[in-house]
Amino acid sequence: MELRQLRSLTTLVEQNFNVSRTAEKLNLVQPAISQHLKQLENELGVPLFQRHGKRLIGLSQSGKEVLHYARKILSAAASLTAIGTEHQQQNHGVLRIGATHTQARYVLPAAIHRFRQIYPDVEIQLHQGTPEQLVNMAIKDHVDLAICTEALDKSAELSFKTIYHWNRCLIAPQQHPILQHKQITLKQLCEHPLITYIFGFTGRGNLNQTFKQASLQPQIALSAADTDVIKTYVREGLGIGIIAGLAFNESEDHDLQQRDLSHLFPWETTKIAYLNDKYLRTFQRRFIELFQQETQWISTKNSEQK
Amino acid sequence: MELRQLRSLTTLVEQNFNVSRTAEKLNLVQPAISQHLKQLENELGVPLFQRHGKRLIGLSQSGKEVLHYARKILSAAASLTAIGTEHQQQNHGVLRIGATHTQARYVLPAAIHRFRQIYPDVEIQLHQGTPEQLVNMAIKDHVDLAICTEALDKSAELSFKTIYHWNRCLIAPQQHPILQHKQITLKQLCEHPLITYIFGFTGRGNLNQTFKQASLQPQIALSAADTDVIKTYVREGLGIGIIAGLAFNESEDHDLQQRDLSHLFPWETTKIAYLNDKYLRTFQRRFIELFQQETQWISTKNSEQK
DNA sequence: AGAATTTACGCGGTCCGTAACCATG
DNA sequence: CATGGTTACGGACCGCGTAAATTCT
Repeated sequence: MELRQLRSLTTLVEQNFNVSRTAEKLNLVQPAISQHLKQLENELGVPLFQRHGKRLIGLSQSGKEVLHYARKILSAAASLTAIGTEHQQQNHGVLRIGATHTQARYVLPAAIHRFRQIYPDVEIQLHQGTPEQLVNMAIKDHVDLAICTEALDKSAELSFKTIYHWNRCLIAPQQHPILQHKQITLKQLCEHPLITYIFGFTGRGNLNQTFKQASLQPQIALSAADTDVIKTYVREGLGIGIIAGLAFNESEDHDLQQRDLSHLFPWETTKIAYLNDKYLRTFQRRFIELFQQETQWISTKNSEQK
Repeated sequence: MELRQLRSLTTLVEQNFNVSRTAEKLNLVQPAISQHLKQLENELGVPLFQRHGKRLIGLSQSGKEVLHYARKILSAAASLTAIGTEHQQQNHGVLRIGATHTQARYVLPAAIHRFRQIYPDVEIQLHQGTPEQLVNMAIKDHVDLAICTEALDKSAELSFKTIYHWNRCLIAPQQHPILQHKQITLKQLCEHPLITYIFGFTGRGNLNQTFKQASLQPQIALSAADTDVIKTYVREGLGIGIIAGLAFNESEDHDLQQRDLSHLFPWETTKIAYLNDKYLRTFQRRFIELFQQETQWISTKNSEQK
């Protein structure tokens, strides 16, 4: 059994069982990959693939099991090389962060700013995507750290660290009638067209849940993937917005009014995820610490009633 | 990076940094191993060893980290080949069990008997040792499953399944004065010389703890690693014995009397341990199930007051 | 002096690339 | 017929074994 055979297997799966593209990706030629796969199958003595003639179209049952361990092996191998570069170039390398728009725009800047001061030679890559995509990026090791609230606990292949807790606030144009109330209720929210996150994003699941449990039917006028889009439509008068409290920015959003909603909805926990047993370089661990420090204000903001 | 390099590293450590013996163990010649290690060091760019001239005497700090991941890789690689043999020889193979004497003598027989009926072609190896040795066997993958009560939770590299709960009983020769009492107390136990397990074995830790908390000083006349030795000396009149309740056998031990002591000491939990993420073949998983079934009587025996 | 490790060198195996040959849709 | 995969073959590389040189106890 050779590492390159396993590498061929895993990239083959990532390339949807297209052997030619797998070869390209690995800087090899087609026959080499075919040979790897054949050797692996022979040595293990198990058919790994579902075939249609010569074409590979999927994994067999044992193929899936094999893939699981192959991923483990390659991930650990990557950790080994990481230990190497860690020693050769202490404060030098790449930090690949996966985050949603809201994280990248409202939460990460402070931590990244401090991080850059400490590690000016680390290249920071900010990969954006839906929470589901982020989980996949982390599992496939396309990012080192994935930050988000939803969907992260689904995978047993990831480890987590808790970063901060947050809740929602309401935003509305100046002098909107709903702003007359000090303490807003769920029922009042249902009297106006709402603008909030689409499902799968930023706590939308628990938001739906809360209305459902109260047997209330909110009018969702529009749902969007990120806070800036929501704000835009709130400004245009399409409705009132429900966004993450941390995404309201006093100085930028002086044309909007906000009201805390943490008495209505459950608190959400934002975590940082990375592949199980992944070797984290010093600056990666350091980033997690910084991120926790720089987001403490979120957990404490408006959270007296927590 | 090549698997054989990692294999050389891990066996080198197991062979106390003796390169020649490592070579023998791997059916290679010395220079081959030296080359593996040098290549690994060069590729990672990290010194892996502490050296005294040409001799290797230990791992460097990063060497330890590297070893950790190397073990992971090789363990996963072993799982891969196990998937292979599982498919080629379904009910055929080796089941390596690590157990203490007491387990092997009093608990395992029933499960092993049933197992043999179902899988006559599986070779069963019973490796005995102290709990600490068993943990090491499991971690180094010298046994597939390790059974014992103590020391198992120490290692984060092992996974556990709970099998049964047990407590102690007193054994004494016929007509020993202590047998007059129906419900024996700690204080009464201290009035006689005791014979029980040595430290590290079969719940000896919690036994000591219990006397200490009661500020009592038992007279331990003799302590032994296994139950049969204890019984022997009890028969000779050296003192009264405290053994695991499951190790009293009505038919064999008719010359001894027993009294339940589960009201005095904490219940112990016996678990089965295996290397994290180890691929368990069908018959291995099946053995765990059988073992749980065949030991249910222990958890319920005398446990009405539990 | 003997045990253990490194260096030097050559053979054999094998990995991959080229090229020609099949299969699928 | 075009895209994708297998078979066939040769060159380059490299891993391992033998043997001599070196270093540690």
